[in-house]
Amino acid sequence: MLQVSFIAENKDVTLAGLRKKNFKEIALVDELVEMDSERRQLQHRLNTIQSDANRISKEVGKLFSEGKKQEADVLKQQSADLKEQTKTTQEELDKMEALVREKLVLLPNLPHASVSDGITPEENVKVFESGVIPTLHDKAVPHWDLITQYDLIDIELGTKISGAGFPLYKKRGAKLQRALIQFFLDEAINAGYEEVIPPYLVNEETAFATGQLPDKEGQMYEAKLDKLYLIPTAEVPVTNIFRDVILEEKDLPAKRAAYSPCFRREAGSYGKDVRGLNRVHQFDKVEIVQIQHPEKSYATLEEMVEHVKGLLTKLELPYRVMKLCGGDMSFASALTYDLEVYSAAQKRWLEVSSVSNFETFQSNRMKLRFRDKNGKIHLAHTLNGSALALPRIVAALLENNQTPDGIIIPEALRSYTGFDKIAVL
RNA sequence: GGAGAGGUGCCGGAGUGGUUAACGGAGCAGUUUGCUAAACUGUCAACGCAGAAAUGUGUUGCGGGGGUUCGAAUCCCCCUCUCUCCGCCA
Repeated sequence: MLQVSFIAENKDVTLAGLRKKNFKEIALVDELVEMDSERRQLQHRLNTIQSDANRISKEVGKLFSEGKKQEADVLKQQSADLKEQTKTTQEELDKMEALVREKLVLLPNLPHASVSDGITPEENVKVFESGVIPTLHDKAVPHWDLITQYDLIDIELGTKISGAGFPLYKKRGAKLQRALIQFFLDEAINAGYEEVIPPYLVNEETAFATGQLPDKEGQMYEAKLDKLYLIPTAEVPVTNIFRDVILEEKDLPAKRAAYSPCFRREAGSYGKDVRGLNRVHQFDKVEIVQIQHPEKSYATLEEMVEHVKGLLTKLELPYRVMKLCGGDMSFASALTYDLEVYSAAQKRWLEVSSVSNFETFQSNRMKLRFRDKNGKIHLAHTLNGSALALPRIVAALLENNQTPDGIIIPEALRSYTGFDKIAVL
């Protein structure tokens, strides 16, 4: 959520930013500034009335204790009148505050100055590429064939139990999941992140704070009876650890890592995108989150991208880093890097991680602040990244490492899997 | 799910209708100091108003929301969470 005071003082910057984000309802900006000024006037009026009412009430008390009942009764009437005014002014103020907020939450975050114009994913900018794209043997097949051939994942069985997009992992396929999760967590902990296991269902307030509501309401599964949402990413509960918290500056950055399953409705997806593990409703992910000082958050963003790059290098996967253009970034993000691995049998790049700086967009919603050396309070910056999401990593590992007599497990993972190759049993 | 007891600031904790959320402790900042300790002073937040700023000042907040009253932490209603006991249960 943007801050009205910022919008009012930096209207041109705001408008330019919103355009870059491909946001259409530009008129909201002027409306908001206008409404907020009205809000402040109402607040001022209310304060004045309340101040008078308080003063009179105190006098009434004093007069009563002195036994001057008649004088007190006169003042009582005055106070009662003011009370009536308080009520109506308070109602107006509440209405205006709600209206400001209602409009304000519709505005997406402003992009960082370095973010390029553009609307579609094709306009994202490649900033780094690493690794060798493997040459596969003649009989090489995509991962959806490999998972059946080696009996690793049963798509049909998952469909029977839940529906499309809920894979059932089996035997070495299941072990591989656990190995990857363990590997990612160990790497995160070694990088100074504190591990947490958060709740997987969250309430409305939590979903709102990180920006899932109201923007992505249809993307989350809901437990309607209890008004809870299944988390689409651990980002949601983990960042909310710090909701309504004032950190000390010395406690920054706060670093947390969490494994969690993620649940996404993925309404509107179809075709080759959903084949096999490319897009599923339930998947596993290790997420890293940092709360950082505004002056250091972009250095931290780079550090987080480096961390994810390190994971991909250790897994020996060819990958590239894309800096998203304004129009392709999420609602809440100020700058996002996507990391994509090359899936050799499908011959396409698959997004496996998204690392973002949200600046104060989330922290303003959740009142996540820090106190500086002078005791002043400021909004902190929030960042998060996948490190990593499993399904597409598995897809790429299987496809890229397939040989005529089995699938080779990368060196870094072998101590976790306990096997160095997946061969037909 | 049923019954009872509770929810006050960073923590402990007083406060059952009348200006100030007493008191104690922690942390932080400042003063003092050769250094440390001690002592002293200050220190909750949100939103207004004035000011270039430092700062000053007003309002609100005692789990959340309503109500009674000139005046509510205090009285009434609803909700919620925690604890204890019972029931059910991995």
